[in-house]
Amino acid sequence: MKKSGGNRTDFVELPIVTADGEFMARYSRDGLCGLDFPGRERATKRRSNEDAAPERIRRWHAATSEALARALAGQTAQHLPPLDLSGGTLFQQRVWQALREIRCGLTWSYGRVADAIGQPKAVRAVGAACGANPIPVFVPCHRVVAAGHRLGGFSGGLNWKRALLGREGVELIS
DNA sequence: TAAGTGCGTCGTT
DNA sequence: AACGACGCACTTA
Repeated sequence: MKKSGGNRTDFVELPIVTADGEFMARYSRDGLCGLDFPGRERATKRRSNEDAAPERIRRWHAATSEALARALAGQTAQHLPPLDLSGGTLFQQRVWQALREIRCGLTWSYGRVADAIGQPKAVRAVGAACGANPIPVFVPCHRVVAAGHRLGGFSGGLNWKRALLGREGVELIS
């Protein structure tokens, strides 16, 4: 069996039950590397038993579960596990890092994110990078809206974007 | 105001 | 070479 490093096949999936349904958290060797909304689990599942998971991952998962509960209540998530965003391209990682600067209750436009990473013309590419965000909610791509405070898109479904922003107290344009 | 068209722009596939 | 979770200018109704 091949065990060479580098490829991304070494991870564990653990569910998180919330009032909004069952999320799926994915952990690599380095931390939380993915989060799926309820009913949007990946095709290739590697769902695991939490009891069988390594101690370190159980600790991370406890932190993730707690943080998710807070985030879904519209509060700032604290004590996050390490986030493993190494699966993205350099550009995507720059975008995702910028998203983490957006405070709860605020929104940035795609254009502002483009400015933040020093590529003001790459607005549309920023949108694509947001859509590729593997850890929604914690990497708050839902706080990125279109110009003029219009909603924009959301890969997890616009209902989720509306709900998350609403719980954070953001006024939405009808 | 609201809705539709066209084009610039750029990372990703 | 084609496609977008965009932005902006501009045209219609």
